Amino acid sequence: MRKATGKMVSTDMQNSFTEENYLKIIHSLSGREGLEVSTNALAESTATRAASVTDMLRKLADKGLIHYKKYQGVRLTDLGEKVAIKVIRKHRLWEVFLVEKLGFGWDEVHDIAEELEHIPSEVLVEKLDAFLGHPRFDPHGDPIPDSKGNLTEPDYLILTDVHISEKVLMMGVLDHAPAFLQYLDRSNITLGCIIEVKEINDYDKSAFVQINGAHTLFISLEVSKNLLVQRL
Amino acid sequence: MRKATGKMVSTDMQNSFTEENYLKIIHSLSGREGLEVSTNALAESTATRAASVTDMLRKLADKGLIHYKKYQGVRLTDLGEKVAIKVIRKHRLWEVFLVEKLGFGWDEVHDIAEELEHIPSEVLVEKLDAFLGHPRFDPHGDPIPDSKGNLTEPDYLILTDVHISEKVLMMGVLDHAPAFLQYLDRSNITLGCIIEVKEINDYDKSAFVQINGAHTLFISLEVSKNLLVQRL
DNA sequence: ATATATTTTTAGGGTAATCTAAATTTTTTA
DNA sequence: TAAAAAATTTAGATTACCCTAAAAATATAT
Ligand SMILES: [Mn+2]
Ligand SMILES: [Mn+2]
Ligand SMILES: [Mn+2]
Ligand SMILES: [Mn+2]
Repeated sequence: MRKATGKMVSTDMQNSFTEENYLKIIHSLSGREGLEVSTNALAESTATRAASVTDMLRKLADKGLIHYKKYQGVRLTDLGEKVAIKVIRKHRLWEVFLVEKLGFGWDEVHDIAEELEHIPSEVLVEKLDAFLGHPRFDPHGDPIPDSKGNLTEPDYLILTDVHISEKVLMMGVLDHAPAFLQYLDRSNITLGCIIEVKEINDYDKSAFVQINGAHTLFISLEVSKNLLVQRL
Repeated sequence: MRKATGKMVSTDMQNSFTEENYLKIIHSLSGREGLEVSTNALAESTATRAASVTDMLRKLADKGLIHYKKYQGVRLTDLGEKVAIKVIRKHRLWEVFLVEKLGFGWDEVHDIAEELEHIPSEVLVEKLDAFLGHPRFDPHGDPIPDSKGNLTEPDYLILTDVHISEKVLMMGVLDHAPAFLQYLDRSNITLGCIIEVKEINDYDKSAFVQINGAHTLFISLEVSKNLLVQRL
């Protein structure tokens, strides 16, 4: 438990790695609608205990980064949102760098980007962005916020929403776990490939799909639920 | 003041940013001959107080990274040397990346590399090295250790050792301060340029030099002392 | 509408890295 | 070589982040 400290609200003070990770996680858990995020959800995502989360929430609130009323969950303030989006921008740009320039697989880059995202320097981010050719999406299909902090989530479908004989474009993944991404690699399911749903098993919702009009395979509901797609 | 803890010696445990910075500084201050480094010298270089240095030295000694006997100064162990060289390798490779790929000036990259050098991941370093074409020297002319940890310092001359009418190749700088590097930029003194010493003022050792057989300028002893060169 | 279960916060600590002030050791000077 | 100066270490705190256990608040179920 920590004491309260003075309030301060400033655009460009230093936030620690830990604070930045919290902000990013709050952003992600509160979703498009900016719902309240619970202490327990944060404890789970940060792999810490609820008591530690409470301490950190107090600190983030003192810094003006989150709205926090005891027992009521938290939301990002405008300032907190801005900081979170900056970190997300850095994370995704570094992932593009790692995959496009260094030749990493999309299953290998998350942990490294998790560190690189905290390197401070506005000019570094902007030069990296230019070097990469201002990419709009990261290797997992996630949108990259622009330099002004605009982040527009495209509204993709989930493969489970696609009907039989429809053809869709593979646009992204919901699960970023290496094991899942490696499974997709082995199945030749890559960003931009065309997926045609041939059959859906009524019993377990597993599906028979064709990739790029070529090879076919069965995928489980669990897989379908994690594929973001778009109608052609 | 901190308590002593158990000893452990292992090749690939995690060292903190702070520990890595200490090792790098000890390496640099102890020079080619591996001389003992004093507590005060470290306090100066790390911008901390001597008491803080003593605490850290104890920790580094416990981890088997330095040889430390109270009041006697410190030297790196073989393990500490290995870790220090890995950090130096990362620092210099990232500097090459920042200058060659992102278009930073050689005066702008030090602080950013100071952060990037602590990103863990052997494979990242090796892929970065390959992407950069296995550079041998960083933007300041400092040699980059190879992937096995071999670091060979070329034995350059300092411009003060060069006699009148000798022509030398500019190979590196001793001072890395942005102000000095910017001065060199303005004077068109770049890595690889040819410097011919035309005159040396006996009184203050300032010199009249010609760059690339073209323009001439006066440089102070302070500048000469910080230029590493090589006879043609 | 209670009683029970769940969630969240508070209390009290721990470690890493820092600090100031005071003690101790080594070096320098007279 | 003893006194003074300088360097170094120890003592005792502080801050950031994290922990367990206990208390308090909220949500759920009878
Ligand atoms: Mn992170
Ligand atoms: Mn991603
Ligand atoms: Mn550093
Ligand atoms: Mn350098």
